[in-house]
Amino acid sequence: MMAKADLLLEMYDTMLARLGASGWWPSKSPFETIVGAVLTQNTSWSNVEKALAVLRQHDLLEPEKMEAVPEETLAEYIRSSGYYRLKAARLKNVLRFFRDCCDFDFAFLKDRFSPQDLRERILGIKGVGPETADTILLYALELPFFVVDAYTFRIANRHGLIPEETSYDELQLLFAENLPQQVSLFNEYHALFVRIGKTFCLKKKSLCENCPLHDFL
DNA sequence: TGCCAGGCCGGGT
DNA sequence: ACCCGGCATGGC
Repeated sequence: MMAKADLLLEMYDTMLARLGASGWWPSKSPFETIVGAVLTQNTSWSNVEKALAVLRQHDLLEPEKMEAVPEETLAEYIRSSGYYRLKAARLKNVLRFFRDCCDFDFAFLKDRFSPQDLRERILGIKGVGPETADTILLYALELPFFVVDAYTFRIANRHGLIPEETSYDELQLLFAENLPQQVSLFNEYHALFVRIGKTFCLKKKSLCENCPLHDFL
């Protein structure tokens, strides 16, 4: 049996060869990445894009400006992304956190806190769980935290890497322990998993035969 | 039409 | 420590 590190790198190479580089996260600024991370919770990206477009029309993709908008108004703007009242409250929580700890100076955060400390603090925001936190850390703050999502779990499970009952932290540890700790690698790896998942594993059922990862089964 | 999408929280066992 | 209902829109 192949070492896990070799298997993970080979899966990566296979996906990259088939799909090409992703250029993620699809946003123009760290703050927009953070907003997108919250809005895409259990929601298709196409619905999130509509909400981001409305926010952009109202010039709210800057933290100081979004901060000034009432929560109910914000909720209406992001309606298309679903769970919109909930997510408006979550965005307000996120804004309050970053206002309080760095006045929206995201670069300053990395000097002030260790990576693990920062992760714990972000996880303390109500409405931000492990996936959203790691998305913020990796794609907005450029720290090497591997993002685990539903696709990551399904793919890893069906390729015999992990049992059903594996937790988020355990699966994240699998990648952390078996890959070089590079932001660029973690970035592209997660992006490829999502794109593979969308394209080839559309339903929860099984991987289709055209999936580039099929040979790893 | 019903199921699904790049989760998370709070209450109940 | 799990398990589950709630949260909501838009696409296929």
